[in-house]
Amino acid sequence: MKQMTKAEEQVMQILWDLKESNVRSIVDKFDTPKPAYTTVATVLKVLEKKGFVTKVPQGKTHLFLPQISKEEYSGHQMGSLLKDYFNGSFSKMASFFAKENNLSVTELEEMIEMTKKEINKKK
Amino acid sequence: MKQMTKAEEQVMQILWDLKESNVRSIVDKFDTPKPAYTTVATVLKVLEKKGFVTKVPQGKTHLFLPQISKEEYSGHQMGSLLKDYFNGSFSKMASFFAKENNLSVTELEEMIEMTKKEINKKK
DNA sequence: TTTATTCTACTAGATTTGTAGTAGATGATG
DNA sequence: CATCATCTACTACAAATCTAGTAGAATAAA
Repeated sequence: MKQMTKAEEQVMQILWDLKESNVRSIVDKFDTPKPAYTTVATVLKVLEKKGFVTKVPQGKTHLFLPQISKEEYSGHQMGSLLKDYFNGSFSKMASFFAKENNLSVTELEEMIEMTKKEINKKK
Repeated sequence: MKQMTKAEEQVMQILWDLKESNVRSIVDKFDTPKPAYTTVATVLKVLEKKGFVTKVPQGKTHLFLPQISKEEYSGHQMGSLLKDYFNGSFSKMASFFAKENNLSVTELEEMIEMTKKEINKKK
């Protein structure tokens, strides 16, 4: 799958947040210094060419819609990270994370409880 | 921290693997079609400018050394992924992973056992 | 020591990324 | 209607990325 660049990802994050949007509202969501309207429009055009968004006419303007969900994209991102840095092993990644954050087994267990709840919630 | 591009990351993965290397051996590690010797040399120069590798003279050639460990870099990568896509919550990421891979709670528990072992091993 | 090999430094060109300006269309306001 | 605001499409241009060629130095082989 094509990658998003940093600039594209920023715009995309805002669009995911808004669910759908025209150019103007995306610009408004940026912290100052806000990029130029045309800058955001250009980035959206690239995202469109890459297949990450579509637009539909809406009155005098266009409404942009994500063509890929944040979940799907993050899944891919996580997949590459896993593959390239943890031999595809999630437990390697988890233990790395635990070590990195100085988590004890107890803390890990607590986190795991939360995770189980999340899983059940989502089922 | 500066990001590596895809090409840079590929070279870096090989260098991490070899611990240290001259240009030639890195080229050799590539699957065919292997990139040109000069291509790899150019990428290494960029990595050097970005501070990810250093080189020391070695006979008629140079030996390149990683200046950042794979662990450190993957920690950063994981950090951005976590921040940008999982609200900084590792358990969100874990449950996402579990769901994505259709893991049951039992399977998750098995994985967790492995993780605990890893943690103890590393202490 | 001539010749072939191999390496580095430098250069280069095509493509992508990042950022934005301008022109012209369309719609809103007085 | 005349003017103002806003939007899209098109263009632009610098910087980064990706890939590799060439020249000349250093070394090895014959």
